[in-house]
Amino acid sequence: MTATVPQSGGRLLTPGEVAELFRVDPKTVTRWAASGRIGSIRTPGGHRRFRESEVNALLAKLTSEAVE
Amino acid sequence: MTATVPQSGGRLLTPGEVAELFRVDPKTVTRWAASGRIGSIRTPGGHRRFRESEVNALLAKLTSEAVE
DNA sequence: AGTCAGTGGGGTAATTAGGGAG
DNA sequence: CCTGTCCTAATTACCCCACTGA
Repeated sequence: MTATVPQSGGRLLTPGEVAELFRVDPKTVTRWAASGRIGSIRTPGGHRRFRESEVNALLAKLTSEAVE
Repeated sequence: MTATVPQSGGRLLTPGEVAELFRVDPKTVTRWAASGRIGSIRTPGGHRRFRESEVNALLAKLTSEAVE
């Protein structure tokens, strides 16, 4: 239930994690972030982190299941 | 809890891989997805990814029909 | 202190999407 | 009705090296 957890509840995923979810290359996930297709958070060092909830929602939205 | 977990563990296949599995042209696989004959997941860029389990099931179904 | 996997950035090749015609 | 091939444009994958994160 959307406990309105600002960020403490939103787990952060690495580019590699997101890449495996979409079956793409980690670099591709980076391009999505650079293109603004997916929100990203940068670490002080410059590495990107993605919200599991956002990735999950995006994955669900782009998923079309065939009715069997 | 936590909404729906799309599919954790379901590997995704590229159009080319599915095409080789069925021994058809990748374009044909695309048509199957467009016709709703097979479920598909789209990347933010528009490329399709197919579930290995679904492809496998469809492949098995066709195989059983071939016995007749 | 150091190692090691992963990531970022740039550039190039391969794959894919879409429509059209056979 | 379904499939394989043509085209162009867009997206994705793999190469390099330097840096971050644990």
